[in-house]
Amino acid sequence: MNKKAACLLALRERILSTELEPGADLDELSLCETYGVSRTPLREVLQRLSGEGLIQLEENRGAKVASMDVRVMRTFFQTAPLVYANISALAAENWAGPQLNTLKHTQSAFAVAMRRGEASEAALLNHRFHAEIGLMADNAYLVASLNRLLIDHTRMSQTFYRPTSEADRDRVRLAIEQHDAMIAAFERRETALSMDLALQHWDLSRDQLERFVRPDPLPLDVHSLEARRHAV
Amino acid sequence: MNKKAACLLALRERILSTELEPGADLDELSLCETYGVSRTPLREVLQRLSGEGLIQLEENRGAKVASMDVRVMRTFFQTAPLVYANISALAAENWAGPQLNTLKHTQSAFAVAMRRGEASEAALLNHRFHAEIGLMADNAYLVASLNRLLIDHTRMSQTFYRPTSEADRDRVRLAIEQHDAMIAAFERRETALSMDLALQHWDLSRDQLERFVRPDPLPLDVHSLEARRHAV
DNA sequence: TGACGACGGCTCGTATACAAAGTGTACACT
DNA sequence: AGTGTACACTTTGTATACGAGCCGTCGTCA
Repeated sequence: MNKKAACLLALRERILSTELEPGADLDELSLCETYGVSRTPLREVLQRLSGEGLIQLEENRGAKVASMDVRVMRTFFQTAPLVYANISALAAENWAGPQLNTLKHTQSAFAVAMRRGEASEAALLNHRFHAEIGLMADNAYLVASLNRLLIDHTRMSQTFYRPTSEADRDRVRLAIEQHDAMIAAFERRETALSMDLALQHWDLSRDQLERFVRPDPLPLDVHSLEARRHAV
Repeated sequence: MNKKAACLLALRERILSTELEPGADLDELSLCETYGVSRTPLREVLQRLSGEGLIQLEENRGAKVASMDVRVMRTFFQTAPLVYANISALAAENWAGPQLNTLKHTQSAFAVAMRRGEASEAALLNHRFHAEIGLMADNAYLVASLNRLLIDHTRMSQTFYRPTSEADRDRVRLAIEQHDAMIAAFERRETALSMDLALQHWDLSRDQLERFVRPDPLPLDVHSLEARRHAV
């Protein structure tokens, strides 16, 4: 039992951190060996992952890590703000019990990981942060969308957590501040503000993701290269 | 293989038609017998159904049909218009190939079933109609929400397809007309209109569902009972 | 030389047998 | 008589063995 749960967790993380790249083939036997379970429970794990949208199962063809082609990216950018904004507003309205403290905990762990430069750890904690907001929203329907979005968001933003320039580092700092602002808004149950902060957070993230999808063109000549260096 | 798929389909339908009631316990062995598969593939089917939100699996406790308590109903009414409206608009924008014809086909099958008074068949075809609109929308993220909504929508609206009064029958006719209008709007790629029609369709459905959740109070005396008869 | 077909290896799918966990009942002890 | 414990039974979880379906390669025939 325990081994099966561990296997599920581990595979989820490996997929989200793109250690297992989108489209990669998964071999049942080698996974069995890795996690010390037999094929029956492993296959059940794969079914679960498939249900969560992390992998795709094909009849008699085994499992592949869910791909991220350009067509789904379009719908990603189209859909994310709608869902994030509404989830955030609902979270402010509906959070209960210890959820807010859990969120604060995740946030500080995230900030620590970021400061230490533990990139994939930071990405996973950011994922968890937003997944926890989903739980706070207490809306099983929208959460289904949110979780799908978060899968691709986390995978795309892997580079985000390896800032290379000072401007990148500023963006990361801003992201952390925005998380704090969201927590404060939730605490005061400020629905409208929570929605607005989610949209601001999305704007930042979108810029970053677009930079990833469509990186800056290579410098045309030495002059522009110099200019870029100073700009940074 | 075929038997497994048949089992999946059959269980889906039985849950959606509330033949298997929300909260009902599912026994692996009797299901195995019913569908002539052994436990291994059956358990994989259960995992799938769990992933789709149709059943809930508990560790060492077996499977239950997903419940429909009053708390999720609240979020249902809160969320449905947002998702339905956006899915409808996206469907108008993005449908491709033979999808519209498939939809027309489902719609006529639905109308036929309705006319013949085949209630649960009608409910399932209505489900399929809206699921197909989901596919047309071509947005994996929102479709995740849509499918969750449709599960509960279909289960709640079982009574809807057994109209008892003339007013009920009018509502059913209107629903069918709205479907036709939606098809026409999709065909012309009228995004805004499609969204509006979805909202109208939702309004009708919501009235019906509220009638189900909160039925008219029983008549207080013989007089008011008479009055009701004439009103119908 | 190219194309078609058969064979072999490999991976996936299913069944069955066994182990573990949970549940209910009966009996004994307080 | 009530409570607690132990045992048996039911149900779930796991491993393994076997059968089925792909895929690639090698050989043969045109």
